[in-house]
Amino acid sequence: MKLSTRSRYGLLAIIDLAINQEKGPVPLREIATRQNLSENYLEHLVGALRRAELIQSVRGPAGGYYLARPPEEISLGAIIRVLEGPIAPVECSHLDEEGCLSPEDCFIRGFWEDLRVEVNQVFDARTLNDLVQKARYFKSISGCLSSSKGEEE
Amino acid sequence: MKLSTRSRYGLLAIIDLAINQEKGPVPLREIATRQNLSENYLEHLVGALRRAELIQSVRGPAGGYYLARPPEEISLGAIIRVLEGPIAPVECSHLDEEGCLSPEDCFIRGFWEDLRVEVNQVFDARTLNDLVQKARYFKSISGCLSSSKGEEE
DNA sequence: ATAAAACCTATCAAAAAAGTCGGAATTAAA
DNA sequence: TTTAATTCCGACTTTTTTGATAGGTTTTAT
Repeated sequence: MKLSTRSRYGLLAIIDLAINQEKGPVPLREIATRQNLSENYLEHLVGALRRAELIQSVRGPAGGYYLARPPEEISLGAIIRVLEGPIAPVECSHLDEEGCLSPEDCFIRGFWEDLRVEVNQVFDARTLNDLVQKARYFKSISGCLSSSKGEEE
Repeated sequence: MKLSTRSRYGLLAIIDLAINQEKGPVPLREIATRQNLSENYLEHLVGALRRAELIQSVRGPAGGYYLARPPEEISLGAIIRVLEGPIAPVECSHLDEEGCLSPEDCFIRGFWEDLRVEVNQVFDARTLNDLVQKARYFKSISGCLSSSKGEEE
């Protein structure tokens, strides 16, 4: 029931993006350098965020990424679901009929479904903007989330 | 952000236990047979539940397992945390100072901590008794959760 | 004694996650 | 119109976690 590094890295990246996009699209290289993450690996995560239309890209020189919507319209839940897959306690609760022999007779299905909804609400109640606000409060968004020593400067 | 089969199997086992313990300690063999799970594998899960003092055991012939407390005093959260590890979005939110270079300067720490608390509340708001009540409503607790075809009857 | 059970630990296999790599497509600018 | 900066794609490898098995040891009612 933990989030993987995909979420940690991906979230770091999108926060970095939100903070640095004022001067135009932010190249992945810069994000990777600032956050001390593997650019190659970030590529996959950012690709997923783009396909989910949370961010957009500009190709070619001076290209990079930017948010597809203002940060207050991007929920934490939306980001995490992209990076981590559906937030679901057990698989069957987000499946349709298949994979469950008799949905109506499965006493546990509704139970999980309720749980899933509530957990998602917890995540959806927060937005990227909340994170950006907190991040601005500090000099650097390195630290707990990244593995860097955060001592640049 | 999914639960593993540890949770599914372990939960099945403890529900089975809650339902069948009236006639004395329930041997693992019976649970494994009823739920169509590997007895060897269940051993590990049940061992963890015992060490966490959610269930207790009687050794020797006619031995088996029984709940350490009434089912309404065993929260879903407690069970899941035993089987799955702490319900935590990122590792640092349940660690002490170590692993986090500067807790006070880590802008994201409090954020995750709040999230963790809320997610745990969702799980802790449900008890084993809720599950048992639902299960009694049906003939068998096989079905979605187990991989058996649930056609024994 | 015997046998039924919990209990323990090592090992293995399979799956998922994490990370790397080489190159193709795009495009601004020299 | 070449160059170089960038996104984009997909195959691959490595590492970690999960799921599962197996053999042996206690414990204890009968």
